[in-house]
This record gives sequence, structure tokens and C-alpha cells, in this order.
Amino acid sequence: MGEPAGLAGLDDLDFVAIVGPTASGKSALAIAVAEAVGAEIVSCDSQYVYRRLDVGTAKPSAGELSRVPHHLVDVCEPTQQLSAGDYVRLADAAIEDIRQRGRRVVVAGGTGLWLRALVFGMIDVPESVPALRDELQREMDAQGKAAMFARLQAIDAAAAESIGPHNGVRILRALELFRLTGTRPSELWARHAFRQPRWRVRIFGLNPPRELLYGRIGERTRRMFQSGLLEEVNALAADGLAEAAAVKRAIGYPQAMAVVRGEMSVEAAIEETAKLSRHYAKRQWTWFRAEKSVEWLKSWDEAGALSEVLTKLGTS
RNA sequence: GCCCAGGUAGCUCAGUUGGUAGAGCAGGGGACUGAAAAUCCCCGUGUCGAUGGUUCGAUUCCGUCCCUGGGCA
Repeated sequence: MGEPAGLAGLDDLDFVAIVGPTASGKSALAIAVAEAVGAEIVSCDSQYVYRRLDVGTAKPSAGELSRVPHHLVDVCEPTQQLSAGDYVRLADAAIEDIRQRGRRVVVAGGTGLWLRALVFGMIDVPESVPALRDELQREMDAQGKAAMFARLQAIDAAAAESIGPHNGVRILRALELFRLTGTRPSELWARHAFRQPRWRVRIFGLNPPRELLYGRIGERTRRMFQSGLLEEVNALAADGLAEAAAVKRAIGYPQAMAVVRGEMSVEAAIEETAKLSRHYAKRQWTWFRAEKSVEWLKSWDEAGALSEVLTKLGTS
């Protein structure tokens, strides 16, 4: 009972989560924590789930993966799509399985929506129907974004207001949601509002100084291009996966692909990729900053952060 | 040494027929409910190289100087 009220110790938790921007060292910290408390790791990273996307996603190495069992890494093909809902179902199952075997759970990753969905659940709506989604997509292609936005405004002005007229992805989803449920999306969101936690958790945030992180992103990007990314991308292209959704979406892959095709210099690709990673890190900061339950760590080196986490959990 | 062309935001540059200036990129802030490494929104004052002069007023015109490219010797 040395912990302040509301801050549960390890034994009162379902899992501990470690979050942070890309290249902050959260994967390594998660492994260290897991080893220290006898835990297995459930990844919360929307790119680690894809097989064959290894070096460009900075996936933990085979050596690291063998030190501590990892779940939700390499669970689907780059051609497949894993939704936030799919993630929650898979992660739930993994967490239950691990706990049933008497081991602890560390959730680690930088995909903010997935973590939030895991902790609080998603709104309870029917699965997305691919045929409906395709139909809406075709309508948008034919009639334009503005027409779809006008349609959304007509059924749900509040949703339209918050999404904006240019955000095609979210306009389509909102339209789809309404078709599926007959309820205004903004109402569904307001009702749920990520209010009820489904698991007892504590979330620790790793937060290196920006300059340091940007430096690390630069070095890491260079290393990727120098050792393996281009070969990885070549192999993907050879198997007809150059256009796979996951490949086109993952930072660095389109750039590496352009190098392999002779359309971009390696230097330009490195620069472009590092820049996109910086932008991404910034978005992650924004997300996790807004997540009020994150307990930010003061240290950002692995040893310091590890002991800080263990102290907070009352295990040292 | 001489002749060109430049010196304007962190970078690349535009511009002001004289009324103290604006784009792209970089950077910063934000949103996010089954595509999330996705998708989208907002944010631009800087001795306009220095210094004299002309002028009510100069970053803009003129002189001198400094710096950077390129050319000629």
C-alpha cells in the first residue's frame, strides 16, 4: 500500500502498457520490464503484425523476440487488413491466454488508437461490410469528396463538422456507420466516449527529448537503408507485393521501392523517410499527450526507465 | 585586380513601378471509435548583407564597403 490511491501495484493489474513515439526505445524497455517481472509481450503496433515487413518497421530482432515471447507480431500477410477491432479481439485472447498460464502481460507499442481500443473497447457496431465500403468508395470516386461530405452533413452535421470536408477516409467510415446502424455516428461516439476501461492497466510513456529522438530517427533510417531495407523491398516486389496495402502505407517502403526502381536516390529516400518518421513521431506525441492516463517517465535511457517503472509498480 | 550574377524566414526562393514583405519545404500545435506508420485541420516579424546619400519616407533608387558563386586576366 505504499502507492498513492488509484495507482495499483503489479499484482492488481491485468497488464502494464509501455507507449511512446517511434524510436523512443519502447520495444527494448518492454523486453527489459518483461524479463524483470516474468511477463510476455503483447505488441500494440499496427506494422509489426505484418509478416515480411521487418527491417523497415524496426521490428524486434529474432534474438529479442526469443528472449521474451511476443504476441501479435507477424500475424498476417501484407495483403491483408487488420482492423482495430480485429486487433482488440486478438489481443484480448492473447492476454487471457497468458494470464491463464500464470504469467504477466506487458503491452508495448505506439499505435494509439489500438491501445485505446484495447483498454476501453470500440463502439459496439456491426462489422464493416466490404461490399458496402466498396460501393461507397466507388460513389466517392465518381461523385467526388464534396458530394459525399454534403451527404454526411445532411445526416449528421456534428460528425461532418468534426471530420472536415477533405478527410475522405473518415467521411466514408461515418457514412458507412450510419448505413449500418441507422444512428448518427456522432451520437454513437458520444455515447461510448472511451469511458469504461475493460482491463485494469497502468500506462507508462517513454518520452525522450525531441532533438535526441529526431537524431535517433535519422540514424535508424540510414541504418535501415544500408542494411536490409532495399533487399526486403526487392523480395516483396519479386513476389508481387509492391502494391500491397500494408507496403504502400508503411513509412519507408514506398521510398525504398522508388530507389529499387531507380526513381529516387538513396540519399533522397533516406531523407524523405526520416522526415515522415519525424512527422509520425509528432502525431504520436499529440495522441499520447491527450491520453491523460499515461504516466510519463522521467528517464529515457533503458536502465533508468526500467528502474523507474519497477519502482512505480512497487516491485523494487 | 577587372567583369557579371547574387546576398530577403532554419533552407530554396518570390516580391515591393519607393509607403518596413510572402510562398514552398523544414519546424510547431491540434483532431482521431474496425484504413491509424492511415487520414485530416490550424500556425509565417524577418536588423530584406553593412554603411553613407537622395527622399516626407529606402528592403526597393544612387555611392562605397563586405561576403558568396561564375567568368576574364
